[in-house]
Amino acid sequence: MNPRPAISDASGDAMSRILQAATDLFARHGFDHVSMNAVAEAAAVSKANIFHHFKSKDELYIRSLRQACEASRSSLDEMAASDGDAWPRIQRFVEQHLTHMLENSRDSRLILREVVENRPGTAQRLAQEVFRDNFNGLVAIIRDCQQDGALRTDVDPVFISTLLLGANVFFFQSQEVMRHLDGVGFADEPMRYAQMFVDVLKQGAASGPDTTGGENP
Amino acid sequence: MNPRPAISDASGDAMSRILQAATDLFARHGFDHVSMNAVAEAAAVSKANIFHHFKSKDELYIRSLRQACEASRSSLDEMAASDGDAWPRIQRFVEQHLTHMLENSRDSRLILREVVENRPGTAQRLAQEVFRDNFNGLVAIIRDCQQDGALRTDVDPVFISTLLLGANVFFFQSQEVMRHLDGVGFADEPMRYAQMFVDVLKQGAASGPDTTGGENP
DNA sequence: TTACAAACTGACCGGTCGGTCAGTATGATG
DNA sequence: CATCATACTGACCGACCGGTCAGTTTGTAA
Repeated sequence: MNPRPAISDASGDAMSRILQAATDLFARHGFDHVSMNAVAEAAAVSKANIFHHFKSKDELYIRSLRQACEASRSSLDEMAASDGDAWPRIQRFVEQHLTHMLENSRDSRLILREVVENRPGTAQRLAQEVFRDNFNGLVAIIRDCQQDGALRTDVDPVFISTLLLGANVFFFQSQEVMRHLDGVGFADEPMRYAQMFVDVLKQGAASGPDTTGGENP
Repeated sequence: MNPRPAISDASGDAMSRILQAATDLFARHGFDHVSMNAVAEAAAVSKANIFHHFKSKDELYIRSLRQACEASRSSLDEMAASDGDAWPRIQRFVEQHLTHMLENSRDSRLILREVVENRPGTAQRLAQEVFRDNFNGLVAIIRDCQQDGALRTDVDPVFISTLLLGANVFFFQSQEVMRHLDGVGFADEPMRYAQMFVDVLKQGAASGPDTTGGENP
C-alpha cells in the first residue's frame, strides 16, 4: 500500500541504495579498491542487479562522482554570494570552504582524488569542472576585494586564489599526517588554521616596517 | 671478461634493472595499477625472476620507495645547510624545494602518494619519516629567521612551515590542473610562483598602511 | 670432471575481478 | 485471464592477478 514499489519508486530505492553505498566506498577506498561484490553487499542487492541499473563499474563511479560534484557545487554557490568588507569576506570564504571540505570529506576526497590523478576520461572532466567553478568564483571575490582597495593591486589575484585554495586543500589532505608531526597544534583546529592563514595573507610574516619590529608590544 | 657477471654483479644488474623499472612504474601509475608482469616486461626479465630477488610485490614496492626516500633526503640536507639574510634564505629554500620536487617528480610522486593515503604499513612509515625530516628542517630555518628579527614573533613558525610546504606541494600536484584553468600564467613558471609566494608571505596582500595604498607609485 | 649454489625461466595454481546470462518474481495493462 | 516490461537473482565465464615450482643454465670452486 504505502510503500508501493512502482516503477520509479522501486528502482529509485534500490538504485539510490546502490549509489549511496558506492559513493561511500569509492570515497573511502578509491575506485580500484572497491569491488562490485563489496558494493552489492553494502547495498544489500545482488551484484547482477547493479549491472541492471548501471551498465558498468565506470558508470557507477561517474554517477557517484556527479552526485558529489552537484552537492559540492550548490554548497559553493552560497559562499560566493556574500558581501561586506574585504578581509572579513575573505576570512569567511576560507573558513566556509575549509569547513565544507571537512564536513563533506567523503565527496571532497572523491573529487580531489580525481582532480589530482590525471588519467583522462569523463570522470576527470567532471571533477575539474567543479574545481574550475570553485576557482573562478574565488578569483572573482579576490578581484572584488582588490577593487575595494583592500588588497594590493600589484599581486596577481589568480595567484592569491591559488594560494588560498592550496592552503585549504593541503590542510584537508594532510590533516592525518600533521597529527604525527611535532608542534602542529592546529591539526585539529581548522578554524585556528584558517585564522592564522588569513592573518599572514593580510599582514605578511615580516616584522614591522622598522627593523626592531616593536609596533605591537 | 670485462662484464664479468660475478655473484654480486649479475644479481646487481638484474636487480637494479628491476628496481629501476618498478620505481618508474609505481611512481607513474601507483601500486595497484602496476602488475608484476608489467615490471618483468619493463625490466626484460621473467616474472619468476623478480620473485627470486624480491620476496613479494610489497617488498619490491618498499625497496623502490626507500630508494626514492634516500635520494630525496640527501638532496634535502643541502637545502637546510645554508645561511645569509633571512628572507633571501627563505626564498632560496622555497625555490630549491620546489625545483627538487619538479626535477625528481618520479620520487616525489611516489613519496607524496604514500604520505597522503593513510593506509598503515611500513611504506607509510618510510614516507612520513622523510616528510617529517623535511618539515622539521624547515621549522628550524623559520625559527632561525624569527630570532634574526626578520619575522614576526607572534606567528607560529610551525604554521609558516606548513603554509610554505603546502604551497609547494599544491603547486607540484596541481600543475597539470592549473594549466587548464583561466589566467594561471604561472603554471609553467615555478620560479615566478615561488617568488610571488615569498613576496606575499613577507609583505602580505593587504594594501599599504594608508587606505589609498600609495606607498610605492 | 664433479659438485654446488645462485640466476633464471615457462608453465602453472588458486583466487578475485568485472561482467554476462538464463531464468524467476512482481506488478501494471489489456 | 494472458501479456509484457521491469526488478532481481544465482550461477557462471574469461581475464588477470600475485605467487609457486620443477627444472635449466651459468659461473665458481674443489
